[in-house]
Amino acid sequence: MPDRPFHHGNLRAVLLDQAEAVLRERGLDGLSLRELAREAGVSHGAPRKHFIDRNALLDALAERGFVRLADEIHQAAAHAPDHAHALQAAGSAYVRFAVKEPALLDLMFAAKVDAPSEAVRTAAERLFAAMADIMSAGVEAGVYDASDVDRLTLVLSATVQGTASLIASRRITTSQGEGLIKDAITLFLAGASTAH
Amino acid sequence: MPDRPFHHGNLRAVLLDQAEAVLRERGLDGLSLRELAREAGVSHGAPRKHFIDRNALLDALAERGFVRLADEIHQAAAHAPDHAHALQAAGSAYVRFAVKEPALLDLMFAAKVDAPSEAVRTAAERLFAAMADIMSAGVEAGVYDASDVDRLTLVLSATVQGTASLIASRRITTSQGEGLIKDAITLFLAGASTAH
DNA sequence: ACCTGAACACCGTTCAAGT
DNA sequence: ACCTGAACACCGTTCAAGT
Repeated sequence: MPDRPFHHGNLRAVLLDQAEAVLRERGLDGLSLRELAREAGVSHGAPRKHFIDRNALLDALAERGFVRLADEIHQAAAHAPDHAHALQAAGSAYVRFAVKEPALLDLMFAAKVDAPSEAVRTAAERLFAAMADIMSAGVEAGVYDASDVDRLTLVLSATVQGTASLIASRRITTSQGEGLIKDAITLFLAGASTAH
Repeated sequence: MPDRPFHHGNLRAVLLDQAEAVLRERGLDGLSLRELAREAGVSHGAPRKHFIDRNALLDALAERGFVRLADEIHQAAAHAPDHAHALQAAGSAYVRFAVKEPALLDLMFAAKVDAPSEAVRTAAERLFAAMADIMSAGVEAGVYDASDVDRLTLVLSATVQGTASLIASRRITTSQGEGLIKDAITLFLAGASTAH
């Protein structure tokens, strides 16, 4: 097989992986389609077959980000001995994501002018569903009233996202963020549990 | 006086006002220094005397955003009859800001590669101080222990910022956001007050 | 002290043409 | 079906020159 086949075959995935790395190292401003193409060894017009424009690439990045974060939260909560620990583990996982991928998180919650695409919306719902699953387990464990769980899930989601946003934007340090998420979830449990 | 004096005299303020409007109507991607210069009736090199580069303009916008949001929160809380209402009013003001200025809020909490500038940091602290003032009043009213207030202020800040982030990114609707902030603050009070 | 205007290097996007 | 490469319009940034 030739060194550089006409059909790259893998271009879409390569572009996304490289874009994620650039995002991590140089932020959104450092992300250029032409540079990604150069580094992938294709012409600057080639990405167009996979991403109609720069925004479509960014959407795909956000989408992957949501799926990954949802998975990490799911994993973190799965190994916890009880609901309180599951919440803390989920919060910690969210914070870790913000620390490691601030620019990606920023992209996932970017204020776009247009309505979010279907694909991004679906991926974002997966993150919300991961939080909802943990909360449902809390209901089954008798921690919350079933009638409160939807609103409580939203409050929890806002709290963790706010903590992550403060970290990603460097308004607080990583270490402050770790303390904050712990306090926030402890307080959430204190306020939300039926048993107080 | 001539129609277009050599010294614009007002260029910095004009650029900032126009930039804020563009941000509101067309988002960050629609914001170009050259276009701002054109609309201000100056050459494309003129803004450089006031903003060394595009990022300096964005920093100035974020700075003004923080000052304005801090003021609006301060005002909102000032007219409340008690601490609980002050918290709710502050939360509502934050949500209103996110609804009216999603792109500006996004800019204020953007994940930049470089550390935030001194000016932006100071302005951001003003927002945090506005929240801290409200919480201090709660301590004086006997709602919280004085030893908890710093950590509680951080939790509150994260909660409102998370709600605002979900709204600005269109992950939830404005109406969901209004319900959420009410629930979140009610739950915050339930979990944080010493009297439960 | 502030603004002009040419120059430079770099983009995103489009599209006819190639394989 | 996928990629090339020229073309276009637009940037941000720099800087000598003007007032």
